[in-house]
Amino acid sequence: MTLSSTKASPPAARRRKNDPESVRADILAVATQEFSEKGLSGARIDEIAEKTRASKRMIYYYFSDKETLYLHTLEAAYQKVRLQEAELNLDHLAPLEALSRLVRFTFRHHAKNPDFIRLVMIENIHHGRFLAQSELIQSLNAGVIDVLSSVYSRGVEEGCFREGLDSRELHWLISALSFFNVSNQHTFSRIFDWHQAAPENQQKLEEHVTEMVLRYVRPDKASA
Amino acid sequence: MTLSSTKASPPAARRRKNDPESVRADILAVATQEFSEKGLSGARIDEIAEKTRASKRMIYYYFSDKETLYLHTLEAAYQKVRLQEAELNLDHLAPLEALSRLVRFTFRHHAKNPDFIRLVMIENIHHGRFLAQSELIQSLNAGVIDVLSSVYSRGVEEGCFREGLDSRELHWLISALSFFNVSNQHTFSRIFDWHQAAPENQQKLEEHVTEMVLRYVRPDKASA
DNA sequence: GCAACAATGTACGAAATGGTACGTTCAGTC
DNA sequence: GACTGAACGTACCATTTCGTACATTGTTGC
Repeated sequence: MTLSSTKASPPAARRRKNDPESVRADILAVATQEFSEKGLSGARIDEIAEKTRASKRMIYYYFSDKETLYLHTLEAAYQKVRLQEAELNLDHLAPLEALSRLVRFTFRHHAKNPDFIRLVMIENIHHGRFLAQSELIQSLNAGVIDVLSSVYSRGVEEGCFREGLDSRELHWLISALSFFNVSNQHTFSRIFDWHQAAPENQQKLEEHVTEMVLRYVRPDKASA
Repeated sequence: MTLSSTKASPPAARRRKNDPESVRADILAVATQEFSEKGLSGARIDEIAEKTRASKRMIYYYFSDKETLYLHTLEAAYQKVRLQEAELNLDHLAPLEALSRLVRFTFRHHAKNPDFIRLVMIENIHHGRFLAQSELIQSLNAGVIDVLSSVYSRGVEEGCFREGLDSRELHWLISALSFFNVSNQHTFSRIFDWHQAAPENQQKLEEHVTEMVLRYVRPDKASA
C-alpha cells in the first residue's frame, strides 16, 4: 500500500544535516546514562532512542545490538576515566605527599563519577563478561598500577614507607575505600540513617580514608 | 470442641500435597538465586517458576508481583545474614582481639555470602528504593553498630585504641574493605590479571584488611 | 459429609521490547 | 547532473514477559 500521491518531501524545508560523529557521540552519552542508571537488562533501547536526537534505527546502525552498545559504553567510560587520571603528576612530590594526593584524588574522582562506578558495579553483576571481551580496557588499565608503584618504591627508599607491600594490593585497598563510598552510598545511608553524601560527611570520609592508607604504609614505630 | 489456645493443629510433618510453607520457601530460595544473579529487571518470573517445584501461579499467589517478590528476597537475605552475625560473641575478649575477630569475621562472612553482596549491589543500583520500603531491614540493622561500638569504647578505656573515632565510620571502613572484596572481584581480577578469589590471595587480603583496621585504631606512638 | 476457604494447575492476554525491512535523503565523485 | 554509498526515518514483526481468568484439588471446621 504505497502512497503514490503523497510526495515525501518534508513540509517545511527542514534540511537534514548529516553529522555522524555527533550522532554517535550523542547515542553513547544517552546510553551511558541509561545503562548506568538501569543496568544492561533494565535499560531500554526505545528509551535511549527517544532521549537521543537520533532514532532507534541509528542505534542499530552504529552499534549492532544492545550488548555491543553496552560494551562501547563501558569502554568509553573507562577511557574517559583513565584520561582524567593521566593528569596526575606525582613524580616531583615527596612520597608521603604523593601518596596522600593519590588517595584523595582517587576518592574524589570516584565521587565525581558515579556513572562510571555504577557501570563497573553493573559489569561485576555480569561477572565482568563484557570487560573480558575488550582488549581496549585491558590495555588502558595496564599502567594504572605503575604510578602507585613508583611512588611506593621511592617511599621505601627514602624510609618513609615500610617494606614488603605489594603495589597491586595497595591499589586494591585504595580502590576499595573509594569505590564503596559511591557504590554503597544508598544502602548505607538508609540503614544507618546517615546522609553519607552530605559534603561534611564526604569530607570526613576522605580524611579517614587518606589517614587509613597513610597509617598503613607508615613504617612501624620500631625506632630505627 | 473448644479451641485450645495453642495452635497445635498443624502436624506439619507429613503433608502430601498442600505444603504452603515449603512452597513459599522454595520460591524464595530460587528467587534469591535468580535476582542475585541477574538483577531485578534481568531475572525472569517464568524462569523462577520453572526452577521451582511450584508454578508461576504460586509466585503471584504468595508474592503479589515481581517487585514484591524482590523485596521479600532482599528482606530474607538481610535476615539470614544478621542471624549469622548474632553468633559472634566478643564481650569476653580483649578489645584488640575482639576487633581483629570482628574484622576477620566480616571479611569471611561477606566472602561466603556472595548472593547477599550481589543483592545489596543490585539494591544500590536501584538507589536503595526497596530497602527504604522495608521497616524490617531498618530494624534488623539498628543494632549492628552496637557490637563494634562496645568493643571500641572498651578499647579506648583500656588505652589500646586511640580516641576520637566514630563507630559508624569505623564500621564503614570495615564494610568497605570486606564488601569490595566480593563486589569487584570480577573486574579487578580481569583488569589486573590476578586471581583474586584464589585462596592464597584471599588469605593475603584478609591479613591486609585486618592489619589496616588495627593500625588505624592503634594509638599514636606519642609515648605519653 | 459438606460447606468454605486455602492451595494449586492450565491456559491465555496485552503490552513491552529487541530487532528488521524498506524507503528516502545527503554528500562526495565523475 | 547522474551515480553511489553512507546516513537516516518510518513502520512493522516476532518474541518475550508480566500478569490474570478460570477451573480444580486439598483441608478444615462443624
